[in-house]
Amino acid sequence: MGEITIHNKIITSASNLFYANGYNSTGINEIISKSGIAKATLYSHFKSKEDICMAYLKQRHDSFLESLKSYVSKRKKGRNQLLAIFDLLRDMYREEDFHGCWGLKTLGELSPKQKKILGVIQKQKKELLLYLGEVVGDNITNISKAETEKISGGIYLLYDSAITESHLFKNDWPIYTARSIAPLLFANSEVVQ
Amino acid sequence: MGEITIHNKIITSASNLFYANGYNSTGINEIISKSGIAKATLYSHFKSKEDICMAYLKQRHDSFLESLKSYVSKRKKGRNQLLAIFDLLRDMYREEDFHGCWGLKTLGELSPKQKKILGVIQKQKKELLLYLGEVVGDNITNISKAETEKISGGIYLLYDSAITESHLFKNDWPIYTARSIAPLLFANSEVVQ
DNA sequence: ATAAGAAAAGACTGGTCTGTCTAGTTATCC
DNA sequence: GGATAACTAGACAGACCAGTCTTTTCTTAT
Repeated sequence: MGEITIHNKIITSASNLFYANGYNSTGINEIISKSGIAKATLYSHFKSKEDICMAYLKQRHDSFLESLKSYVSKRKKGRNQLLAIFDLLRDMYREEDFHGCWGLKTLGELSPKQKKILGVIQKQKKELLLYLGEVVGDNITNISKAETEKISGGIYLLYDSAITESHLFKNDWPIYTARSIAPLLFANSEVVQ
Repeated sequence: MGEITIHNKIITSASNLFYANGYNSTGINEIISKSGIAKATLYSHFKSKEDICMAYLKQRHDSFLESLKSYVSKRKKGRNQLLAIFDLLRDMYREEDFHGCWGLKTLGELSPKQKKILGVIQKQKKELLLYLGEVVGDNITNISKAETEKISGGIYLLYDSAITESHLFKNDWPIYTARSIAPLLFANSEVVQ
């Protein structure tokens, strides 16, 4: 865990480049020069640029979801846990290398042929949606499946636009607006105290 | 107006290609072959690919805003006008060549250097936000500036995530969810009858 | 010490990219 | 009819692309 393997070095360098400059604009040569490795070494660890992209997406998503779970678990039950995702986003926005959502950024670059990468992004977003559903279930009592989906879907939509728009405008108003709107979703629900 | 000039042919071809396959994945040669023109002709109308991109964004945005204004004006005052943007989005989604938001799609491809295109996207999104503010002002009475901004900002965020997520999932649930959430924004306001 | 494996360095293939330039063709207007 | 402008076709430059391969160097385990 956390070892500095060549594998990790490649993913880290590629991740920074893809996230900052875009997938199509980043060349293999940039990745190897930033990793300080030879080209043949890279291709002995990954069979294609597409594979590196999927590893990049997975790494970002896994670490995001881990952070989110930690943010949720560190908060009091109820409203605070339901809004934890916006606290995380606010802190992500404050990082100097914030460039919005890695998944949606990559989605914009895909041509309809690149089904594999699309599948990865869809899977990750569904995973987030599912987790938000759990958080809603844990923090709101006596709630139907339809209501759960509406609330978690709403938080999801607000989060995804907040991350994209704060990046677009280079301003955090979308995060605060989204966070202030989210409670309307469960205003008439039995939020756990 | 609406003449079939070479200028328009270039924008139309480029627009379809950029929107479907992405900006970086679309080559000049593809654009000229789809336009049925020679390369020198293209470069006598546009000085660079970046310029074509900006014309593409402008054309999509202008036509979107025109449609939106028409959708709003054709609806009864009040709730229907406030939600008109989601009706438009639903109809856009049903078009066979729907690929989400042209602006956000392009945003994902930009490296931090491409300030000009970023500026165009920011300007367009601000224009949409401003127009939504007008619609809110026209349809809700006795409302403060802060409340107007919260409601129009909320509709804006819901619209932008709905367009992106419906494209990502190839499903219209985000549009209906966003539309069903939006009224919560003005539940306690004086909506014009 | 030696054998085996991993990695470095970078040449190379075959292709793509944007943008320029030259030539020849067509259309238009006086 | 002759001039002017707009267009076509495609060669070309110079750079970059992903991915393969060879050769040399280094590390490590027995």
